[in-house]
Amino acid sequence: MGYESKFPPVYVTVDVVVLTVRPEGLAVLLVERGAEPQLGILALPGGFVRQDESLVDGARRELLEETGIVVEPTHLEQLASYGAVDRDPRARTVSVAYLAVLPRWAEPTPGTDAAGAAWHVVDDLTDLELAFDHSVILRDGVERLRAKIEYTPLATAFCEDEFTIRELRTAFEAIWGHHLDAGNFHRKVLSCRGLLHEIAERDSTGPGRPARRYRRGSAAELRPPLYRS
Amino acid sequence: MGYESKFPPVYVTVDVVVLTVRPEGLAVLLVERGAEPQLGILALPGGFVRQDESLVDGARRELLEETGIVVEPTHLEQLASYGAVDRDPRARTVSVAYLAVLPRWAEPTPGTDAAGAAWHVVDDLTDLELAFDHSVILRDGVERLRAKIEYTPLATAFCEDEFTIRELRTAFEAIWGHHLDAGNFHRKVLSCRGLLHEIAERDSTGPGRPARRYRRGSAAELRPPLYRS
DNA sequence: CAAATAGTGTCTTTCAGACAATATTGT
DNA sequence: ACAATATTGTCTGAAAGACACTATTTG
Repeated sequence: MGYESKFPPVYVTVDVVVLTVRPEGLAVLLVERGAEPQLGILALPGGFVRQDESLVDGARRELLEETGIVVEPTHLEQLASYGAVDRDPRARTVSVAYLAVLPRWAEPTPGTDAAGAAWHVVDDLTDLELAFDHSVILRDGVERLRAKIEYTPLATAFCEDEFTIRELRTAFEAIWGHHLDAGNFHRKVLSCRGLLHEIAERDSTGPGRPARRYRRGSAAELRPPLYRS
Repeated sequence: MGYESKFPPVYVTVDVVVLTVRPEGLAVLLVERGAEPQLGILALPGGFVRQDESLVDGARRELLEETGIVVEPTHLEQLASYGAVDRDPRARTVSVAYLAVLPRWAEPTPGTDAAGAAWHVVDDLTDLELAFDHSVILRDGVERLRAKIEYTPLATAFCEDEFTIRELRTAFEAIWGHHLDAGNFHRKVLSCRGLLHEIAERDSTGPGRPARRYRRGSAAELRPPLYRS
């Protein structure tokens, strides 16, 4: 139908906010830009979406190409789209951002279009450190995460397949940035039926009474919610 | 930088889910498509975004052009983006969907690219009735609305500038599709400080004790939430 | 045994929800 | 007075949060 004649094209990119929990706190996966503009500046992994792939497929592909990380079968959800007219000086682009959660310390391997893929503690980043409007996207992603673990099992995606309630609580504490009462947390997550499946083994590392281990259950929501307060 | 040579362009459209509350229930603003494909089929108002306008500006413009409706200063927020490879048979398009809320029965005036702009009760629509993937977008928009009025003042956007608590409750009931206890609702919304500002006038239409009238307050969230249950 | 961590009990306060009671208007 | 609607009161059960307590392991 010749859209080009009426409307100069708007390019579509995907960017991914990949988060994990490290001892130092909540961390995000960033790459150093390997091309102008903003060569060498930290940025979210991402790139142009292809004509024959869906948005989420493009997000997975760019993440794999730039960081060597495979996000399936863990959490990957759409975050929002960013389309300010001047957000990219090269051309008019609209970026569809995704939010991903990784359970373990996956070691990134820098790819072709980017160098220096590495984890960065979110609280240590300043707004000016990221390329384009990626600081805004990161902030939106972290806020989405903080809100969503209140009423969904999303926080379990930060844990391995088998985990203790302490490990799950550590994820909550890293994400919200404050301490939670161990006893109340324990009761709370166990009171939500279908959230956790107890397994036979126990965790006998370190001193103290060994903790029970659990797997993710089938519950789709955390009800009643667990408020940040 | 010649992106075209590497990546055939992906077109960006905006579509708007405009909702209001009518006596028959929650209603959405739909247009009849004025061009092939799917000529005459019901669709969400929307169209291609221009190079010199932001996404939200595009949403406002398309809404005005196709229905004559101005959505400001009421609620307009981004919903999600839809980019399945085959969602539009003409070309690869990504649609950024917006959710808008109107307080009054605004009469649409069909525009150039569309005919028969009109309100349709959401529950009366079947999945097959809408063009492209617009049924999915509509369902996502309604679900977002149903979830969000639980913990934000969004439902007040369905009321005029001045309204009674009954009018606000009627909006909740239409959106959730079930009855709410008048007394408990009354106490609940008044207990949230900053949600409602009482004004001097009263509502003396019809029989019964006249209700107090209120304006929207400055509260950004409804806390504690008002659950659908 | 002490130290450390896991898990449970208890109490207070808040609040949702059901439903009754009172208040204020028009007819 | 009566009907209709607004607003407030009361009671019960659930649950959040603070914090004390018990349980089970290692060293």
